[in-house]
Amino acid sequence: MISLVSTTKVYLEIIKQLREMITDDGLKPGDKIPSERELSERLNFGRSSVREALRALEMLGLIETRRGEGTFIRDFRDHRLVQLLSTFILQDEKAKTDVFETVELIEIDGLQLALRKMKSKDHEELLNWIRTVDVVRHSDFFYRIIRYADNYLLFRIWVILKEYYESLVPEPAQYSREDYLSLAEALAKRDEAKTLSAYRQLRNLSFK
Amino acid sequence: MISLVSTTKVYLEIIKQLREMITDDGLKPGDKIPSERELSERLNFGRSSVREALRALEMLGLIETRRGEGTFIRDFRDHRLVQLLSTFILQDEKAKTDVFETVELIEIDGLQLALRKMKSKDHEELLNWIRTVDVVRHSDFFYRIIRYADNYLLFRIWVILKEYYESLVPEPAQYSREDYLSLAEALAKRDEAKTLSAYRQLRNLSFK
DNA sequence: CCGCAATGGTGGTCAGACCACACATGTCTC
DNA sequence: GAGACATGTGTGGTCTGACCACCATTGCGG
Repeated sequence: MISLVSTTKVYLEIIKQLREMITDDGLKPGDKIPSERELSERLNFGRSSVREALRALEMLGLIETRRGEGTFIRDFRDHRLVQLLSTFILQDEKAKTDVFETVELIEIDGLQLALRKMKSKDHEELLNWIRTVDVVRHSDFFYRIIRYADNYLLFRIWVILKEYYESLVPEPAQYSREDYLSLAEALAKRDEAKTLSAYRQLRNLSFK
Repeated sequence: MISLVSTTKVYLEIIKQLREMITDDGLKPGDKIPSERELSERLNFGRSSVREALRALEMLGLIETRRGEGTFIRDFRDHRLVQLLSTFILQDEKAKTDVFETVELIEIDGLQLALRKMKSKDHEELLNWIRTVDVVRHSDFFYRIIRYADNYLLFRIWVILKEYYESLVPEPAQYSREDYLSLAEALAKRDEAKTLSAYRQLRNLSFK
């Protein structure tokens, strides 16, 4: 007897077809996708299976459902993903040190990229921001840095790790305006050694 | 009239209670959680709602369901992280260059950590492996490096990026045994500059 | 023209049914 | 007695149909 049952779970199959449907129809963030009942009919799966697929996508922040209106594609560039995870991960002590360590590595990576990619206009902008802003928040600073680094993937990774990080420490990191200023100046000079040492001073890193 | 309907969606409420249940009972990765039917009864929600909650958690990689057996807590350190995000992002040409760039950064990060953390025993083992193995596959080599770096989170990120990387290039990266050997030797000498230059030569990187 | 009730479409939830699978148990055969 | 087989039970997997809650639109009456 021929197996009519695909080995993959139905809800994953639905997600797959839904994705094809989205690309085929050229749907973009904000657009509405077909209703649950219509998907159920078009794809030949039960509505409950369709809903399971939608819940999975919703949890990932890829879609948004509004009762009485419909289901919409979200701008997945700002999905959360980790908020949930962080509450789970807290227990493992080793995981924490991994998070700290990795955040610092990624930030250094961002600095390295920024070092190569920042234009003088960017440097002016950054310095100006540091000088005029009320208080230099660490996450705001690196938000800018990694933007300048012009690598969206690295940016995403950093944001995710940052969320972990902030869920692990009681209060957000806070260093002095002077530290950020010297960091930004080292960047403007395109001086790698100075940049790294400025970062280390900021973080009070002991290693090399 | 008193609103009996919680404003939050039921499946989120179920996730919340499930989480409490897990911490209260001290369940750990690998442990089995109550069956769908039991959860449905204990929490007073329909089974389909329970299933929607489980699908959401499964999509995040927090649980694993096995037909006929039950639902189990996963080692959340294996969670997807960037996985889904990138499958959507891949279409973008800019995203590809981001992947390449980021993989290289992460590999350098791994090297830096390994530089600080590897024991002499590790160095022996690595050198021996390079000398005796049939062919030095790039992913195998860095698999080891990032293991030595002893940062599970970084390791997970690397594995994910590597998968994308390999899905973007026709054939896996392949460099000469000598290149890996000089890289390993530089590591053994704990010489940072030599290590980085060896990596750059391997990758034929133009930048500093 | 405005305001409002009716209507239809949408997601949200539930109950029940049946299937597919894994495992433990019991039973039969040799 | 030991091994092979059958069976039962519990589990996740899926579908159906029903009903509720909410939203937007329509169209009617003022």
